[in-house]
Amino acid sequence: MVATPRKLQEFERREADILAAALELFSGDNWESVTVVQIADRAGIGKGTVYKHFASKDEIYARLALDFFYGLLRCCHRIQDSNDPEAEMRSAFRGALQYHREHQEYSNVRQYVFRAGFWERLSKSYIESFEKLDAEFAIWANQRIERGMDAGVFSKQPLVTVRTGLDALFNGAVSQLWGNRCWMEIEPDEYIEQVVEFAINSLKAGQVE
Amino acid sequence: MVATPRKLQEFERREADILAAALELFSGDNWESVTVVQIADRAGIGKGTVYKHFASKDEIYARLALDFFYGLLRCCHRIQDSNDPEAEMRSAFRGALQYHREHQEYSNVRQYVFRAGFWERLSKSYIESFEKLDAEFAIWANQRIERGMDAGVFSKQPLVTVRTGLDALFNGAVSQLWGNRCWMEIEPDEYIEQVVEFAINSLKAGQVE
DNA sequence: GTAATTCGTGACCGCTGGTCATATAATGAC
DNA sequence: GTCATTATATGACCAGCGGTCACGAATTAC
Repeated sequence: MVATPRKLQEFERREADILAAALELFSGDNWESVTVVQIADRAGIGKGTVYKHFASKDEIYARLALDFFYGLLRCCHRIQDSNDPEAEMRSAFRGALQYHREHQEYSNVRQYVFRAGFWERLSKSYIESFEKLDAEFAIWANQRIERGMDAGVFSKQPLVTVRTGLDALFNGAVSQLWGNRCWMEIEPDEYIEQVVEFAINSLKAGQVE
Repeated sequence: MVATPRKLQEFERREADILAAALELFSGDNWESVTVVQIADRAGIGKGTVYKHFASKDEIYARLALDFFYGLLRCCHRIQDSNDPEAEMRSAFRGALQYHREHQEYSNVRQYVFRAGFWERLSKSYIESFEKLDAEFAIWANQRIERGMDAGVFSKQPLVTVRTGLDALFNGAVSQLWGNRCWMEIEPDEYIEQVVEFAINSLKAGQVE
């Protein structure tokens, strides 16, 4: 028998309920000890039902992370093209960091999926989704950097140096923004500006002003 | 009754055995599912004995991480003072990254202790140890940067900008070097050079050569 | 030699993520 | 409207986890 719209609709609604419940619990204080039963209870369904939608607890995390990163990509694509590559880069870097700041509820999800061992356990289809995401982001980033170099605004450097550095800087900054070891006595907005400044400095290094 | 040297010696030897066993297991493939029983077995002792030395499994991780970071600090202090702040900074940044590369067996330990929630569970004395470590490292780093600025080799910038950026860059680079999502098609040694280059570029930005 | 004391031990506990036989309810042929 | 069919929800159940603790072996003190 083919699933009817009625049933399908309810099924999908449940999935959304599970994801919403999981995100709420994962963003709480004791997210490390969130159990499948808690997620099921909050979604108003039985524990077994969760496993009709996700093969494991990890897959719930993976799904939430995917949603988050696709949101980030959309956020990046929203940056307008202009004739000022530096301002564009500033805006993109700042925007991406702000996106993370505004969606702190995904902080623990991101940390969880970046743990070593997570990808080994993940099913192939999810891994492919993440790889596709990486590729799309790489295209977008490379274009921006190359345009800036061609315009003479950024110093000519091997693309790999710049991408490597920007990537490390960005990830480190996100960890700091979200990390629980916030030894830095600085406001998030101010922190983001500092990091953007640092990034642009490195992109322009060697240029005589 | 006071513990005799004989007993104390054996006790300490056991502690070393536990740490060595734990590090071996944590650096393996399925480190996420390492159990206390496995650690005890490999150390050749009973499970209960582990808890005579460490209040929890987390404390074993914390102890290993402390050892690792103190090694890093010693590694930094070994850098010779010279009249060339840029070469000094290059050497320090490169050395610290190489130290991580050479001690990949601590990769999972570092990832584990940087998880949100880890510090909340950790006992006060361990937290103090980590804070002391942070402070010592900050002193060392600030001195190097300020010396470079005073000598006119690095451009004058607020110390917070530089520290912020360098810190984020460094942590991001370590994650990349150790991360399991190694999408970057680049050799570690080459990667380190690129990151060092990126860091120095940002430190010198604005300087006319 | 023997009593006192320390320390290692593994059976045990509460709880977890994940499974599966069963109960339930929506569906469509008549 | 009725009822056989079938997709779906469920929670008792399982193996295994981190952590505890009463007990016994081994060492010390005298």
